[in-house]
Amino acid sequence: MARQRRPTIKDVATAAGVAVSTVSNVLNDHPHVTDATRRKVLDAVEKLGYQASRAAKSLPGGRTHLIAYCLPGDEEPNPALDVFLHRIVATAAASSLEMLLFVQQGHDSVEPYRDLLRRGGADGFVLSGIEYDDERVAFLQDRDIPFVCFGRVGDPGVTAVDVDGAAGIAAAVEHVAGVGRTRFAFIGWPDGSATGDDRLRGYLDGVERSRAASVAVKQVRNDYDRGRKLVADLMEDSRPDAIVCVSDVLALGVMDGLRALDLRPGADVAVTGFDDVPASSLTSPGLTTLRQPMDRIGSLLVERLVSQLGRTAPSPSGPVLIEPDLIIRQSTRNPMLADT
Amino acid sequence: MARQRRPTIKDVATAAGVAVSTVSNVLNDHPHVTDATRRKVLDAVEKLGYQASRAAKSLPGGRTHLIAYCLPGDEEPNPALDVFLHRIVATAAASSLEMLLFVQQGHDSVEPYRDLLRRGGADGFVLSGIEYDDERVAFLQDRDIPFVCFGRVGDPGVTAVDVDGAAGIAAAVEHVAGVGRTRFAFIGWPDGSATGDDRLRGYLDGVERSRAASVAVKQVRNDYDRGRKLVADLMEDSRPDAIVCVSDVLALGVMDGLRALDLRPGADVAVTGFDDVPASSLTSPGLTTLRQPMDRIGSLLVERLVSQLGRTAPSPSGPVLIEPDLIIRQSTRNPMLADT
DNA sequence: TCGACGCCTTGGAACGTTTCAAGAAACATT
DNA sequence: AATGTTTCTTGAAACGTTCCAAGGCGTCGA
Repeated sequence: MARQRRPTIKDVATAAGVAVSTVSNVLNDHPHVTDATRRKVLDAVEKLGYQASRAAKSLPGGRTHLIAYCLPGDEEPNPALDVFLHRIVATAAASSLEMLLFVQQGHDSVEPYRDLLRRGGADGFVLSGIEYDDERVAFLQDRDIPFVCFGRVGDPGVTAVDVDGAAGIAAAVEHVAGVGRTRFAFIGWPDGSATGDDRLRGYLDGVERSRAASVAVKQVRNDYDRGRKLVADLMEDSRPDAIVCVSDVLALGVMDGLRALDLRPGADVAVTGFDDVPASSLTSPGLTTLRQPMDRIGSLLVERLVSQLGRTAPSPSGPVLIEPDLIIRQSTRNPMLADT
Repeated sequence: MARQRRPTIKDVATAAGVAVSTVSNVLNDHPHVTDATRRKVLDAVEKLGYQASRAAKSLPGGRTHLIAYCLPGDEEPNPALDVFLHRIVATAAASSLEMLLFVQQGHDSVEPYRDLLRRGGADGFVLSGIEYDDERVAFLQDRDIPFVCFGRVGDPGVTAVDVDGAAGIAAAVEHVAGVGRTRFAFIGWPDGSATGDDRLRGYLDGVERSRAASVAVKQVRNDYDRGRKLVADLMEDSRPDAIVCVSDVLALGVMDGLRALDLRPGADVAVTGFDDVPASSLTSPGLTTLRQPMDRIGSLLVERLVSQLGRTAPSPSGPVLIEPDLIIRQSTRNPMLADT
């Protein structure tokens, strides 16, 4: 029952009748290895069920072959996390990197990183949920540790990928204007969040570009009920025929609020959201929204991190903006066309 | 700009004026260390910002101090993943374990595990999405590698935690019967999934216990549209006044289907789901459903895995069933009471 | 005063890899 | 045939810990 000792590279070498270094060469695809030798070694590996020890592997070079991601606190559910992580891990695997997950335990955003480094670290980090003057960025820069950000960072020397929320919202506004809406309202988050500010900018741009009118801008916490309750006042004060929301959660609340006033979302008032949470397609009318291509973002982030790890040059990075996909559903259908 | 060499235990020893082994003793809380020595060493650690190398640490003992979890393929979105992972990582951290994430790349469910082991392995695994005769279970048992399962496993020697779907659904049925419904229908998944079969069993139990009638059982793929389209026939053929669904996705589809027939979910026909996906609270009427306590499940799994790792006895494990929480919303309100 | 026994500290081997300089073998060129 | 060159293989050091046996130095008892 006792688990027997794992075979080491030495056992493989003995079994294959070659030197330890030769086995290492084969396993790491070094040049100058005969096919015959390679075969002998691989056969032995197969036969013994050899598994390299990660520890021994990283010891000489000081590289852990690990990248790390800190799970955001769970106050806000994040349904897109699975796709994001999946893509990150898959992309990392292509470069023989594995992914370590850690969490923020206390309130200090830097502490988990400090802690992980103390425990043995990782070769690089993927950061998300970046805010203005994010402390983690300075911390990692100080220590000269490679990292990439999902979110906007002021410093152009930092590798960052972000969703072009402004462009997305602007596109949504133009689409809604295109189906005949003219009186727009925006429901956003309070000032001070990088993402929220960006999306508000996009709304204003979009309204201007489509020569429509913005009759109201509200800023509230990201909460279904806030959205729902806000609608009554909004309709009474400003009578918009299109409500553009900074998030799906708010938009879904707004739709519910409209129904409570006996207004039909889509038919009477157009509504848009942002994120394409699952609920947006599991409701009727379906919510027109913007989907962040988390898969593309994930691979892009890791690819850039990997190129930073192959520490040759300081790697010319700079921020990349990715346009979200506009998902058109019935909440912005053309009211002039027949009902479905 | 070049990152400077990290201080090693040797540097600490020199700085503190003691031997390397003494530093190790202090850091690992060995007995027989003077307070004076301990202080000297800790001061040096502090001053140098010493961080132990994970690799060097695991080398002698052969333990990686890592547990691993394989992300399920992303064909089915999994909104609860964030809570689950968060809890797993946090619980593992309490035992100085870190968590490695990997993914299933191809169609073979065992291959990713084999691959991870080859790459350096982990001390233990957390498995989810267990099916009947899961290949991974046999694979890991063969190799005598510690693991725990989220899901039901036939072999009672395997440590497993699962949600008692049957009890959950039965509770939902009884609750619905309690508000005056008598003609039940069940919408489940096709036979052959451990989870689906379990929930169907619970439905039948619940109906029997509440002396209600089951007028129909349908089995379809887990798909919003399936649920929606199925309703017309179901209402025509069997006229249920309560529809119990195996999942929220189907239940949301059913609610939409009812509306299309000008029936009001909650008022005319009660509807229940399973999972408490975010959409269930972001719709109106809110969907009565069962929530899997992912946080409790996560910690339980890891605690048991940890106790297996402290390899003393074969650790008497056995399966644990956790009852899901019944979340009551307006989709099962009492039709006799006044509308809200 | 001497010896035995504790407690604390220490040197050094071991862990399983990578890496690099150097050796051996095969081949090409004269 | 001798020399140079290239291709393939090897031995051994190094990586940063832990762990164990042994050493030093007090203290206590006789």
